[in-house]
Amino acid sequence: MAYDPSIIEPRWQRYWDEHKTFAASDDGDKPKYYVLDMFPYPSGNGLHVGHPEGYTATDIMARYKRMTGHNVLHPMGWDSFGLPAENHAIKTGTHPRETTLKNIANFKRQLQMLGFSFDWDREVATSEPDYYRWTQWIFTLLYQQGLAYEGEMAVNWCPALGTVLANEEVKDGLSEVGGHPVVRKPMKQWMLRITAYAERLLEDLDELDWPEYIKDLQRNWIGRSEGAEVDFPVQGSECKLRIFTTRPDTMFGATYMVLSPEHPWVEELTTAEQSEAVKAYQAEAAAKSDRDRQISKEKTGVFTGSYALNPATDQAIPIWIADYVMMGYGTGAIMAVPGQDERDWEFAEKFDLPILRTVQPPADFDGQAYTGDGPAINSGFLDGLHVAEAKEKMTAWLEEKGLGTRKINYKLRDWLFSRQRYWGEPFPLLKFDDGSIRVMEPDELPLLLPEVDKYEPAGTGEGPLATVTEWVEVTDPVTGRKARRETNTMPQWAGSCWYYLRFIDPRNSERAWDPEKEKYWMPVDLYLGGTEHAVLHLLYARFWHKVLFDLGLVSTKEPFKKLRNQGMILGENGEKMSKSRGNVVNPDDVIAQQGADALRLYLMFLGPLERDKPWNTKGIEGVRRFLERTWRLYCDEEDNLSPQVQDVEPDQELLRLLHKTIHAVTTMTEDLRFNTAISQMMVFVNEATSRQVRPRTVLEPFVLLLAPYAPHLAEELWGKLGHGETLTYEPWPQYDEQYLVEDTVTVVVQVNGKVRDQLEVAVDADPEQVKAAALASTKIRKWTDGKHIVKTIYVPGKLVSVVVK
RNA sequence: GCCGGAGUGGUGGAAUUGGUAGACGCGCUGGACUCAAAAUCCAGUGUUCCUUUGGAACGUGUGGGUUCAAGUCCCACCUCCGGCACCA
Repeated sequence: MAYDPSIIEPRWQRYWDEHKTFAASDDGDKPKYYVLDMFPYPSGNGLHVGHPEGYTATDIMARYKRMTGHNVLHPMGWDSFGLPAENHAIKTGTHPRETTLKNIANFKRQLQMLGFSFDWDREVATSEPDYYRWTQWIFTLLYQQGLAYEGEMAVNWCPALGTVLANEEVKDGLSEVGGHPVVRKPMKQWMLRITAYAERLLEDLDELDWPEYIKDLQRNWIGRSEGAEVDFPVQGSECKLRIFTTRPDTMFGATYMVLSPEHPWVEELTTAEQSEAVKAYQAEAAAKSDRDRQISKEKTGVFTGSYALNPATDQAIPIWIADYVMMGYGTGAIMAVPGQDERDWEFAEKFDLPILRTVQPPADFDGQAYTGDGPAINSGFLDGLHVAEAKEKMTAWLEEKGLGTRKINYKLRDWLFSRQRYWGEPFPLLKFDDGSIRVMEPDELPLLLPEVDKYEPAGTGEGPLATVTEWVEVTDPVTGRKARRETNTMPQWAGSCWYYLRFIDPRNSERAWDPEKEKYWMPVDLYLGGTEHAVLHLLYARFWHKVLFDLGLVSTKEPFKKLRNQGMILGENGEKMSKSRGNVVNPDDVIAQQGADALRLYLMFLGPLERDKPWNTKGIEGVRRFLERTWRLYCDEEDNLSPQVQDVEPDQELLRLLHKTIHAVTTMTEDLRFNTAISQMMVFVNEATSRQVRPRTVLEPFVLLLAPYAPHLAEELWGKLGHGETLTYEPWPQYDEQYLVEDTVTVVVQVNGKVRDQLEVAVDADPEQVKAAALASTKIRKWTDGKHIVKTIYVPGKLVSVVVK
């Protein structure tokens, strides 16, 4: 016999399960540690080997922290509302809940096979009424705060999916899911006022221990810019056209204005002669999909026939409409400054509009619009000032004259929060005939999803719920008035906005979570997941959390203190794993062949956690060999503790190696550098294996080091060493500094930067003596003889560098 | 175009304060064990060159620079990946 994971792994999994080894207690005097994975959508395909990468990393942390005396919360659940189950329902008529529960069972089975130390008593699924009842409750809070509103606006409509999408769900004018074209369509939809939190969402990023690039993505997405809003009087009218600009200093160069084709004043400003052209242009712009709009950057536009007065120059300037100005940003209108703006230059050239430079470009500048710094010219009282001062002076002037104000704008838009779907949270509200709305009280929740006959969208831009008349048209039991329910449902992101709070108190039927427990467990100490959620889930969740914070319902400003992203596991050919490429590796197969410990260890050994890494079947065999070698280090042929394991004093060298290994594994585990921690353990096992006698005092601590990484094997060996219980709560081994410093070190000797010799010296040797010894070496003499020694440098314990001429 | 990140042997990757580049694993080569194979163990393995024990030169995407010393710092550039993209 030998190491056989197929026997020991299920055995320990059963043990952990039966003993509830990983159940987290909500009290106690231990410091807490909350380590969380981004919970998965339970798809019908089951796990692929990419999933367990992140889960293994968090599991190592969870197990490590338990051994360092922490009370660890390590939960798992299901983001179980979502499109695939609904699409399956449309095709087969199977209720999405049925599909979802089946998939959850499969996911859970696979996760349990990997030996993850989740506290399964805290499992939640966002699609269960016990859970979404509270999602609905949070929505009512948002509504009461004025942060949820129904608005008629041009939304991202995806005809293929039959639903609207949030800005965050649209990439390059195509739906992120499925890659279908998206068009702008005016519709009445529920929106969440995330923009009210733009500044705080931006500001509070600074204090988070998150990867810098994720913070940058969010900063870009929020897109803060400082500038001014200025009113331009329209000639022959009382109207004042408000524009936003980040360059008030260039106002003397504003030679025309542009409105977005969707701007509400277009009709009013259009003269009779221009009416036809303007209408045609508006129709054309409306028909374009977002993708078309992005592909052709060729400037188009039409003159409205009206003029505005430039407040700086008092000159009349023409008002145009063009689709390079977006209705959704700023005021949907701009002052065009072709001299200092590339887009405006391009437009001005094409339509033969005047161009005036108001910033002096450098002498060697041969471009068109000049966007850099320089002294103001042609700008009246600003002349000679550089951009920053000119901006300041102009803004002050505008404010003084009552023509404009300082203004900060954000690219971030309000969050489109409704979907024309069945499989999502129903909105907990009633709409009365007079247009008023009543959100439901907590004791009326959950508002259950009704059963439907068909899961297809109604086709009219309404969701499937619209067809369930008896559910939609009700009499409000509270007021007795006739009312209609909202037929849209919430997007998938709703449930994941607060699940980390429910894990704290998952079975509470009185409230969403207990405030005391929340104070104890929050914030999440380590949050791990894929980069794909950088601006969606992570921004939405931060938003909800801040609202809950303002309501005094949570105790921290931010939910996730430390965030890390795992990379992708690529196929063996280096391409993204997918069915169509035929390079998918199924964890079930890998576990059957190599065991869960080998899979876990291999996923971690492959390379740095955050990088993309290709799968290699030979590679996992190497890790498996390491586990077998470890087994043989402890066990004899009969699988008993090897007689070579003895109660003897270890030699100094082995003791040093042990402490070096404890040190390395400890610091590398803390830093999530699991690949190098594993290679240090390999070094240890290789060296220890070469010993005929294996001191128990060295082998025991090593099992504990291995435990977070290969928990089944470690538990088994721990038992063989004579311990009766799980090692889950054994104290983590401590290293002793005295074994980390060597008595003697190898010092290299360089001559002009090239290594020429090596020297064994005492660690605390006198620098002058080391230098002298280096210079005396025959190998060194060969390079220095006949040369002038300019200087000799000694870096203690590292090297001697001799400089000769 | 703008903002990030990366580029190291045949290969995945080490080297986290500038100090022996290539730890550990895979692959490959040779050997031991075996009737044989598998498994396991041992040795070797950056490239080129020299007559060997042993040396030498070159070598971390490219070209410069700083330094006694550069994968690491500075300047310019190339390639790949991710994000944003007419955001005024």
